[in-house]
Amino acid sequence: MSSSSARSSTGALRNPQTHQAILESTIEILKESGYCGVSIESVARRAGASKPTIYRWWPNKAALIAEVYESESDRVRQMPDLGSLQEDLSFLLHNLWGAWRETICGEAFRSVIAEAQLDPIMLAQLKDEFMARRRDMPRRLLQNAANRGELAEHVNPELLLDLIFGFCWYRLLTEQLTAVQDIDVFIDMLLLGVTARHA
Amino acid sequence: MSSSSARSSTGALRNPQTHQAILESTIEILKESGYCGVSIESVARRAGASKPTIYRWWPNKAALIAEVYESESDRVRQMPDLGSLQEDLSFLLHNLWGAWRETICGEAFRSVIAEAQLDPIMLAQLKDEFMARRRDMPRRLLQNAANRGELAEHVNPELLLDLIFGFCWYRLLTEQLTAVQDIDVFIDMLLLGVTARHA
Amino acid sequence: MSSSSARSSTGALRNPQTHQAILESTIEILKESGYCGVSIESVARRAGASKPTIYRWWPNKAALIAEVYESESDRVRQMPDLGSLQEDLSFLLHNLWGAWRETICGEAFRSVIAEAQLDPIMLAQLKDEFMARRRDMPRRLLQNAANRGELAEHVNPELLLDLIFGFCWYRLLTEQLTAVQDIDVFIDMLLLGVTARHA
Amino acid sequence: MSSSSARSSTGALRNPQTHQAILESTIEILKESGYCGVSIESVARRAGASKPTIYRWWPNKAALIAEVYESESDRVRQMPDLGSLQEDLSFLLHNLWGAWRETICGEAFRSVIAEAQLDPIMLAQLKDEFMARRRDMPRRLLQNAANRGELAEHVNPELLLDLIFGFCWYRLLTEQLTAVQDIDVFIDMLLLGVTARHA
DNA sequence: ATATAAACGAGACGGTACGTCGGGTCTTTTT
DNA sequence: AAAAAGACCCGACGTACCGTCTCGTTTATAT
Repeated sequence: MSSSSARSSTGALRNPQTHQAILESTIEILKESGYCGVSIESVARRAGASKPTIYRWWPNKAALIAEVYESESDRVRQMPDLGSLQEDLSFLLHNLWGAWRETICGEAFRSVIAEAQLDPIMLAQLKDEFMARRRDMPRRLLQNAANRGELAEHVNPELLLDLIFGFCWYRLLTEQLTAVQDIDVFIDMLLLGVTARHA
Repeated sequence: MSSSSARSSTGALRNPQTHQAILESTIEILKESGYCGVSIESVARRAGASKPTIYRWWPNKAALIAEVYESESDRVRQMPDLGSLQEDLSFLLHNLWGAWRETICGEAFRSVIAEAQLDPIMLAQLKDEFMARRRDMPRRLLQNAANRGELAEHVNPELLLDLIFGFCWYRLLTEQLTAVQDIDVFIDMLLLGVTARHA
Repeated sequence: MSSSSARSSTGALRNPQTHQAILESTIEILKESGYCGVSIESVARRAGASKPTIYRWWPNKAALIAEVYESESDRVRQMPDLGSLQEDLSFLLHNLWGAWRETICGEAFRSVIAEAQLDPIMLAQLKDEFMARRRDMPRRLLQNAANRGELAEHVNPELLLDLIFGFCWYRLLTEQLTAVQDIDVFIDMLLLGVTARHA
Repeated sequence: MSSSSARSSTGALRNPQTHQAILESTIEILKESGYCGVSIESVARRAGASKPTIYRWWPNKAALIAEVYESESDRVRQMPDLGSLQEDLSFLLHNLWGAWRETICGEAFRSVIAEAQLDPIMLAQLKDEFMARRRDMPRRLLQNAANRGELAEHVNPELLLDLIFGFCWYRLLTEQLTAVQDIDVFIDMLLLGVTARHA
């Protein structure tokens, strides 16, 4: 995925066109037929590549789709800093849901989650690499809020991240990302709590 | 079809032992090898049944696993009524996580979710049948709380259910159901909100 | 290969059309492209069969080709009885060479021999089944000659069979089956010996 | 295979160590795993050479194995002259079978024959180069016998060579080279004929 | 000395085929 | 009529080699 700067030895270089063609074919198939249309064979066929070439660079289907996610998810990486947790979270989730809906990232992420249910090793990768990286930015966002004194004492930031991601995953996995107005209601409930306060 | 309503023919009835053997084999395989070990072939092999027999009664693997879930999830169906939303939710989630951890239900549910990512029809079943049924009881629980005046005005109950299920799904799908102490921290955050209140 | 008279159990019968199509496709490919064009894939492709179906009935390529040989080699099975070893041998070899040249049997047999050089198990099958069966008839021919008192005392019949088959194999494997006049010169040398006798 | 004496242009010379390492690796693999273990890849791997280097010097696997045969078959080249065809043939065949059994030559020759069944070009090489060279010495042996008046008039020397080689090939290809006592029985049958003579 | 050219390792690559697994559907026999 | 047993086509799996190509290094002439 990332190329090391120093070549360890001689030999032909990886063909970037093939690399690109494989990624693009995966995206096209995901768009046309969804995850269940993606097989190493179908990707190879469409990319004009050979199966061994794909297996040389990606250990399995999940790794291929994960790289597709990485390559298409630039938009989700920018960290908002709008002055309040409420605004930051709102920006973040609108942005994330939008990317999931409008690019192939949503389909790709669903695939990665599904695949991780089949194989413990992929689940470990999902948790320890994929999600670990993706929790960083929201975590800093919570940290900023904490620094501003916005967070209550009983808040456990990691648990709060689970809560936020859980809601998003649930909507992604049940194909309910279009009701964007729910985002702000969700944030209200989250920030204010669901219990009535009788002054 | 063309014959009268009274059974006149000598045909064999559905063999309940076969039915049971298929469910039990599915459970055993789920326990031993997890979801990826479950295939119609492997179930048929272990149950001593034939593939067509399985296909006659279950349209696909997900339906088979869903029935396994139903048959093993009695424990999760009891509705608590402990007098407060906090206590009811705590009981509910401890109970649910326990069942997911200690019976095959957790594995089965993960499978159903994963399978639903492959096929839109199964996703529809998951949402409209499986989840619809499972949201009923928690919904009544929220209703009770509302009747007691416990819920804030800005609360959207369906969204709140999504939030609760989202958190549970996230923990299930990332195999983090053992940290049961998180349940009550989660409920605290949920009920009180995460925003600091400066009296 | 041979159908047993009594069915052992229930279930669909083997589809004779598929069986036939596979054999015929093998023959066609052998004719068009020779042994190196025959692969399980190419046979399956042309026969409109699936690879698993072929593997269900034949353990490997050699077994498939061996059955082709069996099914096409009726002509070689008739045992001559013309009254003298010289005439019987002449008939036998002309017949054999003709079948090898004019049907697909020659190509098939070459393939079986080549394949047996790759795998000890196939070599054992070639010796213990394939050749064992094919040596029977010539052996009886020698027996007849012996009964007529035609054979010298120092003759070892099995060794003599090796000698005859060796000559034929050599010509087959080096594609020299057209010089049929050599057959009778060979038989003369065999019967009379190559040593000059000075009266 | 042979290096021309005059260099045509500049450039590094062929590395004799690499050449040797390739041959030796081929021999080792032939010994350990037989012909089916020999692939250009496996030879390159073991020799620490690259595939293009092998392809630069040998057009195909058969040529490589044929060179192995040449390099290991010195022993079979000496021509006996013991005064009688019977003794000469006996020496020749004992020597040949011994070399085939005790060195890698037998395995190598089987491989060359098998390979020639796959490709007409290799078959032509086998006949026109490989075998042509190997028939020379036995042919002179027969010539000597003829000069001594040992051969009957009806003998066709080339056919007689086919007969002798055929017997040896048959035994080689069916792994029956250990019964060396058969050699002299074979020669007796060959010289005296198999027909009984009633004085 | 310095181009020039070949040999060579390393290895990427498109292919073809391997032998296997599982998905669904169909036919045949048994109960 | 239902069940059981298999045969069957289909598609995909992950791997092994094939033979060709590019790349960068080394080594031996030829200027």
